[in-house]
Amino acid sequence: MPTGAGPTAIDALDARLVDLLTAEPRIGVLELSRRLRVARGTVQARLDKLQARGVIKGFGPEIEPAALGYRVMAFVTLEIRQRYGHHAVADHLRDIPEVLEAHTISGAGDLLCRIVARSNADLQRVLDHVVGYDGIVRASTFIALAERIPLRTLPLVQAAVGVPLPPTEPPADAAG
Amino acid sequence: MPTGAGPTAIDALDARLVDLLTAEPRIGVLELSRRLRVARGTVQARLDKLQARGVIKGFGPEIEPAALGYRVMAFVTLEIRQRYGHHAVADHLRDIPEVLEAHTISGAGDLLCRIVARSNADLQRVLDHVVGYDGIVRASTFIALAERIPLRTLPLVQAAVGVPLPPTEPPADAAG
DNA sequence: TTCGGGGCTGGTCAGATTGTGCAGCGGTAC
DNA sequence: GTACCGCTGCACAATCTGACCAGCCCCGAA
Repeated sequence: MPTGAGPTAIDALDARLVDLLTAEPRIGVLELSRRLRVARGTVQARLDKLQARGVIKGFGPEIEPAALGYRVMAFVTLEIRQRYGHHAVADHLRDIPEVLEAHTISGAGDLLCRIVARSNADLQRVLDHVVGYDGIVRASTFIALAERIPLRTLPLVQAAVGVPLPPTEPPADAAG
Repeated sequence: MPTGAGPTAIDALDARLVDLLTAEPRIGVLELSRRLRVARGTVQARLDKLQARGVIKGFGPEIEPAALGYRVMAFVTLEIRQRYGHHAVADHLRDIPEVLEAHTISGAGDLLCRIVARSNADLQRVLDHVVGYDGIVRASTFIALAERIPLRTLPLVQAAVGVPLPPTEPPADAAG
């Protein structure tokens, strides 16, 4: 990188790389370099760095719960008994396969999680399972009726081009 | 598949395949077949079908917003003016790169979306942008303080092994 | 019981890709 | 001016891929 002033998150080439890779995930490094009009080594190096920096977490297969029969999705806010702590509750949630993710949040409710179920009836079963833990006081469920914007990050990637990284808590390396 | 009774979502081999692929995304079909102890053609066929059925949506690179400098994540519920309709609001949200996803939901609030920002101060900017649309009456923000369970689907995949697909709305094929 | 279909195996083939190493070039920092 | 870093273009051997094949086994149907 140029200087220690402040490494930018990503540059235009990185963005194009991610962009292309998102559009056609199965395309290889060689093809990538051809389309991007850069040397193959460059693509490989960029990719390695992107992964090393954690910008690209991985290339795991994206599973569609609906295709597995889990056609109902819902968001649930959980109010927990402070005594128990978020950690214990999270452990409980982790044991439920239908809980896809969970976050501690500010404001009303203490935990927000995303769950799926096979049907509305099945949702009840899942919810029973979720709240069937002493540390949880109350649960509010919001059923997802329609997916207006599917999970995406591409626009963000493009917006981040050239923008310097905030020096909040990068690994001890940008020091001297 | 056995009969027309009800195709199961996935079987054990499919699950192992997804499992292994998630653990090591860069591994090829050949290596996959070696580890799974099945013929290469089998792996290729399974993979093709999994993708054809939509179980595997793709292999796109997973981007970590935090690594791009977007260290703050929040969930926002939006109450919208019915006149405008969810569609129009969704269009508005789609134009904001920091909006990672959005769903129409039941219950209080009409839309739930996930947004990211560079900092708390930046979050304000993003929120201003989000609510800066006539169709939105009110927004309630929940900042994600900690990620207790990162987005996952593997447990779900394993739970779905052998379970028959509900005949809700599959393509006209299970008829006879 | 026999037939038909589907899935899996194990093998082959040519073609393409990958990982790796190299030297040269140009821009920037010191 | 010198050193460092990133990109280019090229080469090589090794590997993997997509495609195809015949054979075997199991299950459901007739």
